[in-house]
Amino acid sequence: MKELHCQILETVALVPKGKVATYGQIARMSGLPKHARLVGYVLKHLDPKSDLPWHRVINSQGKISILGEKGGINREEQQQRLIVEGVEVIDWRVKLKQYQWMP
DNA sequence: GATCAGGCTCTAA
DNA sequence: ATTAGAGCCTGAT
Repeated sequence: MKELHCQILETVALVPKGKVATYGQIARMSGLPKHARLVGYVLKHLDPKSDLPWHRVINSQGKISILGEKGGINREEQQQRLIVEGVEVIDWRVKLKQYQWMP
């Protein structure tokens, strides 16, 4: 596993249940300020059997950015999981003001 | 190496 | 609120 990936995954794993974080935020907290896109890449290719809360990671507008789905990951899944955890998801959007994780 | 594409972010219109 | 363009970096061909 590459270092960058690990750092990102570790940070993602820290997001508490019932809260969400943005890609940029994750990147910054991982010590990788300019790698918001890499975060997306890593999550996209993440092994499904890993129990990381990838669904708690969304873009800066509070939206779920997934368009198509390939290999066991899709927006419905993400939305569903968030709702189950008590996060309101309306029209693929979340109220960041209320649910964003602020450590 | 060079090139291309990507779950992004910021600013401006 | 939405869209468009530019910036930034890594992973895959």
